[in-house]
Amino acid sequence: MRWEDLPEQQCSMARTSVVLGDRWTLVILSDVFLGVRRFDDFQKRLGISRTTLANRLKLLEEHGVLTQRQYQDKPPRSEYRLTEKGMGLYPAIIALLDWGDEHYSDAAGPPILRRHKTCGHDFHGVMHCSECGEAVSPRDVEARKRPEDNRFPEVRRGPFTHAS
Amino acid sequence: MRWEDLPEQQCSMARTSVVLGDRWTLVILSDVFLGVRRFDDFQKRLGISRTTLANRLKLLEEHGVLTQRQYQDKPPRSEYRLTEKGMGLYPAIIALLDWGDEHYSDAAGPPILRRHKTCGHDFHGVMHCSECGEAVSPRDVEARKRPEDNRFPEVRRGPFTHAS
DNA sequence: TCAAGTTAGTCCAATATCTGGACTAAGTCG
DNA sequence: CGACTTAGTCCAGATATTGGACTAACTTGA
Repeated sequence: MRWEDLPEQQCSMARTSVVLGDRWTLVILSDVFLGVRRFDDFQKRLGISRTTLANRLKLLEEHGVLTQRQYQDKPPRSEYRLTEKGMGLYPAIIALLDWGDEHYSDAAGPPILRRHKTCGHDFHGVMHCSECGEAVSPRDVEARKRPEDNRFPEVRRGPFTHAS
Repeated sequence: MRWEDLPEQQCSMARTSVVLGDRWTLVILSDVFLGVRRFDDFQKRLGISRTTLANRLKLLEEHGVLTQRQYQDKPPRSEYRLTEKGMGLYPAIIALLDWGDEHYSDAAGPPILRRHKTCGHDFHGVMHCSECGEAVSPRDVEARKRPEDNRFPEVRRGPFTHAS
């Protein structure tokens, strides 16, 4: 299957991956959430090639995650900002950063700390259930296909368990 | 900068992206969390090329996200399971799936529903602060570099705001 | 006033990666 | 015995990514 055919799949991760599942997109986005907005700043911070950066930013704009807005007229210069849809990716970004912090920090700890201004503490994210408010563990979740939908091949085995 | 040099960056997203920032890895992982474990099942469900699938699974194994375990002797056949480190990615997977559900569902709603067995309801994830327990919004978070660490170029502008 | 920035890109040729399809290997099934 | 299953590998062609040079339209400093 071609990469471009993925969005036709009946699967939210396939559709999400078309936007984010790319070598640079997650790093770019995590910089956006740190306040980076300009082409050259992304390029200097990430060391990404200019061609690829331009392509990535265009893709994110086409998918409504970023918008370009002009910040000066002469010469026209614009910067990239998150849309509301883009802001919706914050939980995912936090979850990925936390995972990186946990598994790839050196002795001095995570390179960047995040403080929850509301309570004043450095924190990490905990995923809770929207319905009962409790923290969610993968073992407490049961996935099922939407009724009357049979487009996906069956999975042969039961719910996952992890390797012991 | 080469892709392989990314992990040397002083940034958790860079390190995380080396494992996950790939066209197929997120989709593979989301299948793993649905209980898919075998090479041919991944291949049939995703339509990914066998070469790329083998490479991705090897990468995930090398990074300690999956382990291979033999489930029969003759002929030797093994399956892929999540390690504890891999299980740690569940919040990120949930966040990404929820985002896909929200922005790319068709009229019939999300293709796959997730039920929280503890409370019995279909749910989506809400990211909470580990310290005060409240839900976290991007506007309530302040990022700062770890003290005595100055390896990253400065960001010129203040904390982000989104496009109005 | 003129050379040296600044900023957001584009263009290019070399390299790296991904693709589908055929193939291997070691069995089991009928 | 021939067909099937399962987990890969191998290949050559198509696609994507790379760094570096380049453009265009200004602003800044000497």
